[in-house]
Amino acid sequence: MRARYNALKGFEDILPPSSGLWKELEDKASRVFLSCGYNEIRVPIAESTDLFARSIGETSDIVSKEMYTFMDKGCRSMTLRPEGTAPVARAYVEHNLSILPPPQKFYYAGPMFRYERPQKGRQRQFHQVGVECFGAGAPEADAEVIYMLCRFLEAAGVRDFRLDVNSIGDDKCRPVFRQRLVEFFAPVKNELCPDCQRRYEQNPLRILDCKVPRCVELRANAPAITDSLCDECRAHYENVLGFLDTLGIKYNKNPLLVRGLDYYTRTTFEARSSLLGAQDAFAAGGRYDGLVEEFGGPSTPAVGFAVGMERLAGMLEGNAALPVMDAFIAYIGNGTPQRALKLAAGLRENGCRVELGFGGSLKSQLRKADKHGARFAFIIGEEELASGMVKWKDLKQHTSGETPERDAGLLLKT
RNA sequence: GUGGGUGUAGCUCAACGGCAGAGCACUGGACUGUGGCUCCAGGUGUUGUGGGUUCGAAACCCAUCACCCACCCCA
Repeated sequence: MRARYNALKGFEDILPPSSGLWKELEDKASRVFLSCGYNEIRVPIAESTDLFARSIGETSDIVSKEMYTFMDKGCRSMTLRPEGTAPVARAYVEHNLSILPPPQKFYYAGPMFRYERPQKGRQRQFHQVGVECFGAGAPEADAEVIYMLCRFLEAAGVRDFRLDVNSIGDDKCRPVFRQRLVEFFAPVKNELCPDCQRRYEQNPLRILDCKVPRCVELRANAPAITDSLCDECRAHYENVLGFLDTLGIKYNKNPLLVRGLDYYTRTTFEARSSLLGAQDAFAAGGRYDGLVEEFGGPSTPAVGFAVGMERLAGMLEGNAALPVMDAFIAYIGNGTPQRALKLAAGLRENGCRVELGFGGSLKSQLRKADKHGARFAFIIGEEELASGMVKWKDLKQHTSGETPERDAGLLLKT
């Protein structure tokens, strides 16, 4: 049998038991975020193309080649969101949330879209949960956001990861650093890989995270951005690091960590794991103090992060399991389906997970009961129909007996 | 967009150019109304698709599609 249709390239179904793991992760995320004063925001999955082009950066790969952009019937150019920060910032400005007492803190979860070649840990439709905090410029806010990420990862059961932190400065000091980098690489420009020669022109900071061995050698003595920070940015960075120490959060200072989105300022951070493939960063974020203003709002500092759900779930796949049923009802004979349905309804309304046999021999139904991991199996046949009793089997303790049907629920409480 | 790899049963994978198979899973039975363990039986296949070479192709060649991995970039 050949399926007539397949999911689109890079778009995938999330089936049980994996979907159960996802649900659990999303629940844990919202619990942690709510505890820190973040409330859920739901924003559209499409925005005007311009919103992303302006915020992420016209020259970034995301904008220049990875966006799902199309014209609607009114000839408006719209784009399926490639990330969550820009839409949330847009909503913040559009609804004048800056008049509310700062900070305003939001979390979101949902699909993002980038037109890329799929590979391990990368789909065209992928999912993120993220947080955005507006109106807090203090380094405590950076620390709180990183703390939340760590709390969430801990709750999710992620152990094997590494947290990199860096500061990429602001409008004042980053251009200075950029110039220093250009000067540093100028003499060896021709030895850089072709990609880095392009980066040299477009975004020299990206040379810092090239993987080509020769480029790694060439940058060995390159200036570090953290040595070029202005006084304000340096103080901010040192405070953030100090607060992370206070919170007992372990991190690596990584001066090579540069992020691909134009709107980042000062703090950037990234969590990666060796459990993943080449795309090993499963969460990342940073400060973006200029974005709200860019969207026409008042100058508003902001900081946030996003977690890639596919990558996170990929690290935890072993934890995915179907939930175990509390009881299984096997029935056979005329008139027994009605009795089974009623018994199931009663138990379910008491909060039990109950599965029905749905026909077949008694043996096959009990086999199913076992496969569902049910502790109890109830058996209703024509004898029980006449007597008003149900037979029960404790499938774990290998005991069995008979009980009036209305007392079946009591067994499950033991 | 670039490079490499793989397409055979629901899943994991075998089969030198010579009858398409195994394990797991599934269903039934042994035990006619009682799970797990054991044994027996069942069988789903246009070998991704289209062409070519050949007496003969799952295998070789070409094309195409899909998926995987990696690069670029990113979560």
